[in-house]
Amino acid sequence: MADERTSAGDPARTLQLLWREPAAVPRRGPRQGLTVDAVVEAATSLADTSGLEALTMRKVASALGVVAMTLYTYVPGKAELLDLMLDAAYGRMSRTSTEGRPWRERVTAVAAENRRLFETHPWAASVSTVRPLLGPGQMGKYEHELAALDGLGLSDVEVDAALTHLLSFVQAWARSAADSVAAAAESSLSEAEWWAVNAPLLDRVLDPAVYPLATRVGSAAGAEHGAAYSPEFAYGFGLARVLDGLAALVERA
Amino acid sequence: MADERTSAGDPARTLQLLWREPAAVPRRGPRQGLTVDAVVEAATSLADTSGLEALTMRKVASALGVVAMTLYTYVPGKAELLDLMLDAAYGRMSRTSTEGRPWRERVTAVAAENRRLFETHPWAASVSTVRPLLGPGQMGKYEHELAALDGLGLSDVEVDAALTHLLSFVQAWARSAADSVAAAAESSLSEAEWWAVNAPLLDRVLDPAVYPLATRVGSAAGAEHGAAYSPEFAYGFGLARVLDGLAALVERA
DNA sequence: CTATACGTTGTACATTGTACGCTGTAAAAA
DNA sequence: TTTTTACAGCGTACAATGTACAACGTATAG
Repeated sequence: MADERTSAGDPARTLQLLWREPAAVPRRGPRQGLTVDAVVEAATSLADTSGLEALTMRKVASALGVVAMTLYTYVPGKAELLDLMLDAAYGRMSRTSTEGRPWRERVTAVAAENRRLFETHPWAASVSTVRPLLGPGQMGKYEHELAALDGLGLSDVEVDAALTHLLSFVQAWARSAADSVAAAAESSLSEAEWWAVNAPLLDRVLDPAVYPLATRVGSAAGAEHGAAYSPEFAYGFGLARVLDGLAALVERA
Repeated sequence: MADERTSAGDPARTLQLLWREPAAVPRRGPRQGLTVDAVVEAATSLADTSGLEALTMRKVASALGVVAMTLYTYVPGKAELLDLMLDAAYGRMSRTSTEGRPWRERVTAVAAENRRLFETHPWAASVSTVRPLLGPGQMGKYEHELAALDGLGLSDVEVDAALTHLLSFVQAWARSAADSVAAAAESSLSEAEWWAVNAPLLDRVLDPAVYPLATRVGSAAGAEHGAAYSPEFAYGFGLARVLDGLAALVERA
């Protein structure tokens, strides 16, 4: 799964689209038969059910009963469409207030909301977002999530870094989880079958004398999870580490 | 940047390739003019200099003075080539022994070695690796890295999870850093120019009354780093959090 | 009623991974 | 030595993708 890049074109245009700025109402010619929202929605539901790699302009268009090029009157290109999809998904996230609750609980809730986002929209995990979108969805999300870290005595810069760290953990987890599902789905071999097929070679090559720790720890972990990687376990373990890591910062403040 | 998936084909064949098993020496016909290593090396240096998205079979072949289809006598396909590139890169990583040093120092060294991998081979950050490669490079890396967490009183399962957590942090950081560089490079607008262009709209739309925390914290972070995201700062902050998170686990053990 | 701006569409192109079949070579079989 | 044959390398081909471009038709402004 390759990361999709977003937003190559005119950034001002993208911002207008994100905030649904009217953008100079056309005074002549035929009316548009669709809306940006309809395009974003169709693209999102296609990506939800078939994954990012199945998201093509032709398929989105076809779901809307038009032809690929028609979409280009609504969005400047595929990259911007991804931006809009992501910001819309952010906007739809649940934002349960945890005001007054202990900070660990608040942070856990933020993580859960983001986990839920990636479970609902697995494609969202592989869209990169270093240059923040600055759309209404993103801003609402950011505002809500900052509240969970407010009042802990951290500086603004620390709060931002802490949130980035937390979100980065959840996103990395989501990518791994999605990959794990994808790998299982496409290989047609079950985990057990795979090991059976490759046991002869591996026995010869994975010498416990050469790799004592690796063979011991690897098989212990494999036995525990029934697979090389268990998303559920990794989430619990990782979130606990993130919370403990933030605790050290909070207690120092 | 879309994640690249790896290894769709026959897994046994891939394993043989990873371990450079002779795979039944051909007894008739012309000798091969290249080697798997040469192909992997050419592909790696292409990806190093031009990025994963520029890595095409035609370009790799051309760098070797052959035609695209020739590569398919050496590797089953592009996915497997990526596997081989990654395992080879793992194999080349420096493995400084930190035996006897305090565990934080050992873990910091592992993180630094991985960071260095992603700086040398930015493409490596976007290759997904949930189903472990089980090649010689990967195994050597795993064995080495487990040693950093050995003897802390953690269970094998905890050690594996802790390492996964650490590596996941470094990889997520590397992806963000790579995206950050890519975004800056391709947008042609500097961070400052971008803000200048979009200030009018943003002033209207990012109302501090609606987003009090977001505007305050966002601009504080932006001012501190001179950008929305600072890879260097994020690495230091994140690694400190990871270490503190692991410390809680270690102290409990 | 005419002219113009603009939504929609068909066609087209460059780029990708890789399937398939041809050609020539070098070792095994005669 | 001659014949056979497996296999390396190559040329061609195809389906899929994002999107540029120009033709077409429509609805409003004059």
